[in-house]
Amino acid sequence: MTDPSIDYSLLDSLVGYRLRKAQLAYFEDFTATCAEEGITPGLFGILAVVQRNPGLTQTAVSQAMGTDRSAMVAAVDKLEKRQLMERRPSDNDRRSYALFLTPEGEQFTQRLHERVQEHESHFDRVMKPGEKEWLLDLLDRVIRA
Amino acid sequence: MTDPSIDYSLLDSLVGYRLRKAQLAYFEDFTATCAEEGITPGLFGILAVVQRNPGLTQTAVSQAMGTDRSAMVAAVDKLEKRQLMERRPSDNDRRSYALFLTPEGEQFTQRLHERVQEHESHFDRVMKPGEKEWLLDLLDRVIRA
DNA sequence: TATTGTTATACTCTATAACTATA
DNA sequence: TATAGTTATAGAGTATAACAATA
Repeated sequence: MTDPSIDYSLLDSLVGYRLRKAQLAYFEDFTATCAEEGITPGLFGILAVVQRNPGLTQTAVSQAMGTDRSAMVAAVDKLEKRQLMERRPSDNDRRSYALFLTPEGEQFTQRLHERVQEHESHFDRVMKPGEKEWLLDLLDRVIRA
Repeated sequence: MTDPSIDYSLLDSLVGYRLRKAQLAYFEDFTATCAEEGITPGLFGILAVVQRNPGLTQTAVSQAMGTDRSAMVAAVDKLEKRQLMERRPSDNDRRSYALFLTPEGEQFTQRLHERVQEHESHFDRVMKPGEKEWLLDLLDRVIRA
């Protein structure tokens, strides 16, 4: 992945940059697995949030994903076209839609989630027992810092 | 940063996604610090590689950064225009340039590096003694996996 | 023939601003 | 007035293909 004859020491001294490299290594696998199912990591993120939080509005999901609500339109269009998600008119507010997974979307999301986890287990080999839980906990503290 | 009333558990069960969130948290700081100096993380990466590996060709740097060589043209143009880097004709191959930092570029890179490290130390507060070294080592193993 | 730097081009992701229909 | 979804648009970032000069 990286040229061993090149000195990266200045970048590697920054936690942020090494974190980025590790994330890219993970996402290479993740993106490939998603691509085999004809989807992107971004769309999977939306599926995953709606799966656990059915009925959210588009704006609520965009806030959860950290993107602008304008970006949700094309994303939900794609997921609807693939019949994985559907917009239902909101009961109490005729401006907004409530988002739900279709039965097919539920199945799709669950299967892809399992496949991604299988691919991720490749990285378990470089971790000692207990290290993964430690990593997840530390990353969580970093995120909330 | 994230809505506490929303269930992210499906995404959080994936190391790759939590790694991405943590990386974004780090990079928010990193990008802001770079922006104050009128630069981007991408351009800083190029400066950092050339600083430690003076004389590399554009193609070699693009490979080190994991981008296409065509993307280097505009990047080096910007750095040359700011007089932080210079293209020198290669001795043995008249097709290529050798890249070097100017004295100003050396100073700039060193100062920005120090500033980024200072900002990163904000995250040290969430780590117990020794945890940072362990994290850097684990990330390194992940990158090489 | 292959490679370096370059240009033109396109595609994705994301953000902003303005519009409409509701609230 | 403010907000939800939408549209148009623009800016990064990155990739591909083709070209001239050189190897």
